[in-house]
Amino acid sequence: MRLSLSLSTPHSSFLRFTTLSPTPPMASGSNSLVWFRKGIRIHDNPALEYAAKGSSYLYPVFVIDPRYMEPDPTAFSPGSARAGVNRIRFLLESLADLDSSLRKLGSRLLVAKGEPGEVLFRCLKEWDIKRLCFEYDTEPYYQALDIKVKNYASAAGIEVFSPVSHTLFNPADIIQKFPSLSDDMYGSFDETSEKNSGRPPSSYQSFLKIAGQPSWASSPLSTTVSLLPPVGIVENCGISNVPTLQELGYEDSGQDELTPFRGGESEALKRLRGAMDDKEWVAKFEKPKGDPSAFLRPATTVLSPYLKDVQKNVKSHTLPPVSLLGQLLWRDFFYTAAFGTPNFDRMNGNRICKQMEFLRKLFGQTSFIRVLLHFEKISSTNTNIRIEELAHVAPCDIVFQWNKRSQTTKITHLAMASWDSSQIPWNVDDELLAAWRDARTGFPWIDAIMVQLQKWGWMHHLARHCVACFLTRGDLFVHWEKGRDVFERLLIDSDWAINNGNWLWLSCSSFFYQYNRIYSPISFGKKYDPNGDYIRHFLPILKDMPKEYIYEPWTAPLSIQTKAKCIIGKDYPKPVVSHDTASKECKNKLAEAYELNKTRNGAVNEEDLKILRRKFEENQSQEPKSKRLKNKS
DNA sequence: CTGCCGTTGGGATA
DNA sequence: TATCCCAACGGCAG
Repeated sequence: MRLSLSLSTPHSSFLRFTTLSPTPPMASGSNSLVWFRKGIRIHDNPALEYAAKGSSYLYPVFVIDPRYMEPDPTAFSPGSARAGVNRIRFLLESLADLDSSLRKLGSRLLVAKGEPGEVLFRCLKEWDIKRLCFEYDTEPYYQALDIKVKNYASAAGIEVFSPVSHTLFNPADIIQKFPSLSDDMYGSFDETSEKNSGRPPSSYQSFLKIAGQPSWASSPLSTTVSLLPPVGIVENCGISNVPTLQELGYEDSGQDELTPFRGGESEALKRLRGAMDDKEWVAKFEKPKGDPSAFLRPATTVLSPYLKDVQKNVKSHTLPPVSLLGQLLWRDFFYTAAFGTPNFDRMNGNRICKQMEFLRKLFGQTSFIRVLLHFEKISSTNTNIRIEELAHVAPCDIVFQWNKRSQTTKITHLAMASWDSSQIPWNVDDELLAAWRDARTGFPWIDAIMVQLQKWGWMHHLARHCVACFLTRGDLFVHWEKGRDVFERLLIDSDWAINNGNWLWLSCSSFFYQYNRIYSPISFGKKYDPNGDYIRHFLPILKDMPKEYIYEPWTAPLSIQTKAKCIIGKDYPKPVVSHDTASKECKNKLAEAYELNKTRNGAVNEEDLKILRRKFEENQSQEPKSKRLKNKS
């Protein structure tokens, strides 16, 4: 049984589910359009099924949206402004596969190009469409777009069917069920919505409690369409076949190693069946135990119906959160959080995200600029000023610390006095970001993962954790939004809700807060792959480095470096930071930011401020000096 | 308010 | 490989 959305209410987030009537009324001779977006598949696709039912002509459409697909030569890697070429290739392969599946059913895929709303309006009109079907989408971009489309359709008297079929649950449903604690504390979720007291669960456990057993666990497998109505006459809408990369204006990148993953439903089903046949593997699956350096382990794309049977038939299986079923529920967890959180993909205006900006507004770049000068008091009137390290100059307030015993004054903090409030709070160092992005941090484990991302568009989950932690709270303290953008562009399995959710998680901005647990860019990979085979594969420049040094090649004696034909600082970069000192700095910064977030929305009074300052001064004066190793060869 | 727990930390020890 | 300690967060149940 499938669920359909009633479209009578304007508040899409809280639409009620209604059961689909088995034989929908349909005037004979009417045309339907099914609009493909995320779910590029023919199986388990209620929008397609409904569109096919009783229609004399069916138009299956995919719109190539310039927002995602327009070539952008100024981007840091080949592709459009938002999507790398791997992602675009993957999408085109998926479309080609869909087209081939549709053709087997007597139909074909119609590819149009342009702003999706405008394209659709034209098609609906030109082809005299009476019924429009597309999968419901919770992403803000589609939420806004779909409202426009639905409004147009209802004004034109077109029936719209937009089922929730991308997730196991309807996120709005979960949010409604979740008890609201105190609306005053958090503000209402959406002011335009009348009865909207619910907020998404903030922990996985509380999510599970609400979600319970997914309904599909007891429902039969979805039927597959065996024949589709023909495509009618296609005119005036710029329809083409599925284009190639070249036809879209992308040049042959000439990359030496392409992603081994092919796009398309057929490939996904093949991979799924292969995995599901191994019942032992499914039952014993434990997420954290995977080996992030085992790069030939396939990424499994999972469709729910197949999982169900295996889950039932094997007695001792693992449980959520680490089980395979648990992974699907995690997906829904992030979808729910993303749907129920305004500005989920930003720090500013995101109520579940730690606001590091208060740190900056009050203290400036405390950790990175501190101990610039030494003041030595010679007499009551004269002072010696010695510059020790001058990293940055900006208009600032100076915080002194007087040491009685040594009779010296030390500058411990520089608080930006004229700091722009729109300034982003995390590090805005583009050089550090570029080093991370372009795989030249000098940490082979990190760089190898980033090369795999560039080439394959996929890395192991824990490998993603390592590089995300390293970029943000672990070492470089670069804003998680910057890393999010890079992942979104390069990952072929990139997904708005899950990607943003995980960056919030890994940066300790939301969901997860144990900021002292930092992945070591040296020892974490070593634990799984002591020989460094993974590094040797993706960073061939290091292939002859002895395993004793391959995770820390800068510690290798010059003779070893020479023998390995890899001089550090010349053939491969020195580390951009010292992990030991940088990670301590990061912990301090997080501690400060958390402390400031505790006080009501950053409304700190002057007394609190003094206490906090003293606290951090004591804490930081014991810490080692900030170190940014220069990486000039 | 307290104590327990949290999909995946590091390091030492046995 | 398993267990303990480190240090010490927020969410949640009692």
